[in-house]
Amino acid sequence: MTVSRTINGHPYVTGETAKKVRAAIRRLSYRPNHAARVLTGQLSRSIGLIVPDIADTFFSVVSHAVQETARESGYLVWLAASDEDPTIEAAQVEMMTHHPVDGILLVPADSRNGYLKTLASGTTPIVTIDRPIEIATTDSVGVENRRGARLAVEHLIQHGYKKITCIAANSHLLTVKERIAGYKESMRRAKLPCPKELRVSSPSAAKSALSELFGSRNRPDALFTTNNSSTILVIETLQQLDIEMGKDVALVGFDDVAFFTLITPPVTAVRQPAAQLGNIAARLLLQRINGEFKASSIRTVLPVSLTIRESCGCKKGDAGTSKASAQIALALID
Amino acid sequence: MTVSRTINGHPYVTGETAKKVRAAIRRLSYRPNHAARVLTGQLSRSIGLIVPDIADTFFSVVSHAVQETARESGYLVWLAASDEDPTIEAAQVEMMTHHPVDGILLVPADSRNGYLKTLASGTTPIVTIDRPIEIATTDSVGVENRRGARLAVEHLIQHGYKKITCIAANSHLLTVKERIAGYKESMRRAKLPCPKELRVSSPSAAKSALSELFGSRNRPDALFTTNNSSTILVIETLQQLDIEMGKDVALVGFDDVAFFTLITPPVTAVRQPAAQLGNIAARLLLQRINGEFKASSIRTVLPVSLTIRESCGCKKGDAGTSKASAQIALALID
DNA sequence: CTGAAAGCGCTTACAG
DNA sequence: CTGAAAGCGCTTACAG
Repeated sequence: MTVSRTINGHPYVTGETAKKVRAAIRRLSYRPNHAARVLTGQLSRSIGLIVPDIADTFFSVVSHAVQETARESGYLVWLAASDEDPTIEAAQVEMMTHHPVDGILLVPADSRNGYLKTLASGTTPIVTIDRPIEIATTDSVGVENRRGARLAVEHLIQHGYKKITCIAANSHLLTVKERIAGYKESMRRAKLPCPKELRVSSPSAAKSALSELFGSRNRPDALFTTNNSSTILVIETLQQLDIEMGKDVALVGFDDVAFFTLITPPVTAVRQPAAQLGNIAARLLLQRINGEFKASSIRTVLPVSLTIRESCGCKKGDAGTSKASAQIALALID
Repeated sequence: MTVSRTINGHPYVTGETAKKVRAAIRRLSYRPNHAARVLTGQLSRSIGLIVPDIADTFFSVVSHAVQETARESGYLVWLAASDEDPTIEAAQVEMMTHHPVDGILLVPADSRNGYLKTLASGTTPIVTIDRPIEIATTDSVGVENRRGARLAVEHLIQHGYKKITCIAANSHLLTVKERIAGYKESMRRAKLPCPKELRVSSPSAAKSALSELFGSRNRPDALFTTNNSSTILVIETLQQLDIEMGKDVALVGFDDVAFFTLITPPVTAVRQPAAQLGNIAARLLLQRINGEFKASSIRTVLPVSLTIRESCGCKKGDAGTSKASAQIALALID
């Protein structure tokens, strides 16, 4: 039919004919069958998004942003959660790939898992969010992990704290490792003793680890937690152990969460631009899909900033936000 | 090909042939083209989920649960956010419908919007979550709004509070209206004065409304907030106005949020089974898709419970959770 | 039990 | 500028 041409804005259609066609379309409330279109090799106008946990404060914000910019381009998004399990993740990728999707946005559960190699060398465009793939090269969007950690730790050092312990959950993640590295770097520069990071996984593990730590003679005067879940876990545990945050021990966390303002004392944290991360990653993927880039891999690193509240020892009104320089490192890698 | 038959487990295939086919499938790592399947009238094995805001603590938990039970059945889910805008919602529904999806899970932005009538009478199965459609009948899964509100308000009354104000955001929503009705019912039964609910929309509106309320001679001694966003907004505002929650004024909220334990004092709230809501709704939709129900509309109402912490005036250890009776009202409506 | 044919609803060259 | 033909990759009857 000429219908196809009209719908797809083909140049060779008389205004007259086009008008008739459009009228008929309206009258019959005709909608093109998407599946048929895809079958002829058209784009599916859909992308996949796989995150570890949709209910996580950070990833839910990222997901919302991704959905928003996809919608603006007329794209629909498949959302899946891996529960930090590479097997589930791979299965979801497989399903999406064959549904099919035009591209996938991925927060890998394990950035060294073998299946990622196959994925990255496949034909479906991939953009990683937050955690880059370590064993292959793809487009990626992340944040300044190391610099954020240094921002946090150096702020604690300026307060005069000398026994700063680093606490980590999911310490196998590259992002967390980089934050730990940033912590170490700052401690060494300040010539401060740099104990190994404390790993907490479950609430019960956290409770025994922290109660031991605070019972020892190396009791810390400040804590740096490396992601939102470890920050929340530590705050919870400190309450249970009757250790008063901001008074008995200072705390700065990596990843700022909306409700940190509601806690007593309000929590100082490194702010990541979560929504922006989602927006930029989605836009990048869409551009890839449309073949707008020739360059092989684009690695985008977004700046972070320290949001100073009171858990670090500052008092209300002491300072505002120490906005980190808004430099965006955008490097092309071959 | 015989391939199709083998894959779809058709009875008439020799074990011999089937084995060969499967070997070939493995060797070529063949995957059936989903679009082609759909084109021949098969199910798409996908459902849509539209919520107002993916980043909301309540909806993100619901979304995670939906995704999980869909995955267990080999289904993929489209996730979209309406931003509480019926126009966006209708557009997303339209896209999903034609993609196509086998069914849609919906939290309507406006449960009286005209387009819902068309939707409900269409061929795509619909299950609403949390907010039933008011102008048409579909399957729905929700919670005991009125009873939850009474649980909250009666607890405050037992504490001896007499001037209890109800605070609402999004008061056009049926769920919120029912909670307000529950509040009124409890107040009337206790022969307490029952002021009109206070509506808060933005932080600034909340600030002026609350500062006026607490400056008046009808200053309340307790507050009942009708959803998580109004609870959070009120807590924030009270802090700004230097009104101490739990001391200057008691507070019980509808919808419990994980971080309420971290606030000082910890917040007492009506707990909704968010994850269960998502699981049950997804399962119901999948059953509908598979034609497992003949009955016209299934309305599921899940029980809520009061999680008692300290913002209501209780002290640590005063009481545990007053589990509401676990009765599930499951009614068939014609 | 297995193959050949027709068709799902579109799009992409190819003729007029 | 517009129509007829062929094909995308599957599945569903229909013959063998």
